[in-house]
Amino acid sequence: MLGLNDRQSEACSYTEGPLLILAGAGSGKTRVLVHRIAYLIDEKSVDPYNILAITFTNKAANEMKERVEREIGAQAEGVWVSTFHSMCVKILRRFYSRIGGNNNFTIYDTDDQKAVVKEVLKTLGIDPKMYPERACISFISTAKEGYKTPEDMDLEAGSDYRAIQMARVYREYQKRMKLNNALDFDDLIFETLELFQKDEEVLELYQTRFKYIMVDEYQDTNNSQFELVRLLAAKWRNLCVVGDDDQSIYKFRGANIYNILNFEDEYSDAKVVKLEQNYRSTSNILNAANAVIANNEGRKDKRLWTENGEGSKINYTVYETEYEEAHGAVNIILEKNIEGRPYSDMAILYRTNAQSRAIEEKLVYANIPYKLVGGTGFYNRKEIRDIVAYLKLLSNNSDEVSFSRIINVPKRGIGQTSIAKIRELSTEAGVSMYDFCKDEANRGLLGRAAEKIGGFIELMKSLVPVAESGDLEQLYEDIMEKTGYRNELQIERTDEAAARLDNLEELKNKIVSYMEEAEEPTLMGLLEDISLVADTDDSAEDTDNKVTLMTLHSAKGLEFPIVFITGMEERLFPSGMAMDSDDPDAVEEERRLCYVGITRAKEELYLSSATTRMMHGNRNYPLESRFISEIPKEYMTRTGIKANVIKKDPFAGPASFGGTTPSVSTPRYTAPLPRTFRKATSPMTDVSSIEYGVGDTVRHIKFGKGKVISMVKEADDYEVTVAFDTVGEKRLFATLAKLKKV
DNA sequence: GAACCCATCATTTTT
DNA sequence: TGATGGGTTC
Repeated sequence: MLGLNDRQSEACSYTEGPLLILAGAGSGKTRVLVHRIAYLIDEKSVDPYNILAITFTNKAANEMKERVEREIGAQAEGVWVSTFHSMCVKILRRFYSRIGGNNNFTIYDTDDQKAVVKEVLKTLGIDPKMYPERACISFISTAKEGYKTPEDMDLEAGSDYRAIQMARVYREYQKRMKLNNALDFDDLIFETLELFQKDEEVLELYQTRFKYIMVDEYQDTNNSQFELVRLLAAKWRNLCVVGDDDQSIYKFRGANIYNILNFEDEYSDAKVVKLEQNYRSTSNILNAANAVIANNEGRKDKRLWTENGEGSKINYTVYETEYEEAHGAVNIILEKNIEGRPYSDMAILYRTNAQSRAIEEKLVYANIPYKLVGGTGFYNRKEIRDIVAYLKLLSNNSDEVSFSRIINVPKRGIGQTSIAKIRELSTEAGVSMYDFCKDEANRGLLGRAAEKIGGFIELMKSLVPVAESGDLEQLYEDIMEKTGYRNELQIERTDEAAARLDNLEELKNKIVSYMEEAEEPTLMGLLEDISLVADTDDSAEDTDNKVTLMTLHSAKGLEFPIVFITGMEERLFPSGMAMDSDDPDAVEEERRLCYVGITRAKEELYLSSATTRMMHGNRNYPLESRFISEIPKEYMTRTGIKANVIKKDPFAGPASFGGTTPSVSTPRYTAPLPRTFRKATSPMTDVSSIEYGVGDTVRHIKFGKGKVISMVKEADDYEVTVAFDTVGEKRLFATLAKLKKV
């Protein structure tokens, strides 16, 4: 086959029956997948409609789509190329109702999940200190990744009290999700699996359709995804999985490396093709990577080789501190840039996000533009989440997380108490919070807040026709205007408010471009895009002349001519957590991460460590990483402690490199903003109406009944000390505590 | 309702 | 060190 090596050709043309392609780093994996699809269509006359290609990320899916299209033109449209999650959404939107679901579900992300878990813990009376939300979410996620129901988890728990409690949380969580008509990311896979298990007709439909199935990054699949693929492929058994066990670095996310290691057991007639020729790196780099990964046990036997030249040796430098280390990298970057290397040829990788700080500081100081990958995404900004919550509530009235989020945003004088009451009463009535509030008679039960809630309902009602019209840009504008959200930010006149407005403008841009690009734009579709297609780095930014900073995890799948891996220290890399783990595979996974890091480099690789580093506010004196000692001397030069003084940037000022002005780059969405709005303080309420005195028994909304011990006059308030029956003595302020005489 | 204070806690992350 | 969340104080 044209332009392919023998192994690659073989992988493309072996189309019938199960096939495992073990694709080493830089071995042209995507190329093979793309050619394989083209081969099926052009040579084997397979209808594109019968081909399914599954990836993990949207980026990978888009790249594959584009390349297939370039190869075979318009026919490519028929091929279903999608991420696991988008594929499942598509299926569930069509058939979820057949197993009692609602096709109109909303997708919840981790933050939404957190809100749900919070409520769950409250209703179950479980102490979040003992069972932190994070832990609960991760428990639930692990269960679903293993295709286990709350009942399964309860059985599995045996007499383990903690596990029993967790299973309870899981059960209640699922109940709430159902009430909210929401599915989390894991549910998307889980429920599709349920659908296939329970509805043979639907399964049969997809099985029949997908005669040829390809799964990328197979080493990252979890058990549910494995099962999903197994079911889909069961009819024709033309399943081609591509992956590299040596690049399995997502165990913490449920990935099961045995899915790829045991593929041949599951499919005994599987053909295995190994792609071992590397087209990316110099042999020094490749040999070093091979040497490191060879220390792992239980991996598929393979060894990457290359026809590329030896290249320069890997450079390992020990610095005194993390700042020296950053200096060192920055100096090299400056030198390389002067030699003519664009900044975009260089990347600095690290194990933990916290390490970026020192590096960023030095880059800023040296006036080097950089791009920080990862961190808090666009859709996690408070203002974005607020507006999106309006959209979500309009799309799904049952979404109580969104309802609770925005009922008092911007401020409408509807407090926690009212919200809690709505939640309670609506649950009793068996309707959603929003539907409950829609009924004027119901609002009457809510006392003082009734009118304000009525206002909110009227507001939402006025948005419904706009939402139904399908003009999402108008809908966005109406939300911004009618809620007063824009106005609130505008009158604030702070930099922070301006940044928020900028971000909202960016959201509008996303909405507009969605309207333009989507085949059939709908509100639901937009929300899907927002949830499923995390803000991928804009292409404009990619091409900019900037140094890339990111974690080793984020670097998977990428390549750069010059790579820096910083923090080569025990307990940092490998991480302390991995080292302390009972699971011997934990350190092996770190080693795989190291392998991934090394193999990102095409021409030059710089490793570094510091003899002392601040971690969690403590000064540590870490040992050099074991991975350093695993690299044979012949491929690496070692430099001892070297004090680094940052060189003066000869181009500081208006001068420029290669046509572009080096400007200090900050991440697009700038520094973290406080989560709350600043606003004028509220006016004091009337004190004269206090109806109780010392010795009286009073009731507090939260603390219950208690006896007034003392009342001290303050400026324009009383400080009341109350001995409560349950929580003991509390000092409260009369205007705020709203104590009621009993 | 919101500013502030203190305790706590801390990989990796896409969907 | 630093971000974050809950509780306290007006």
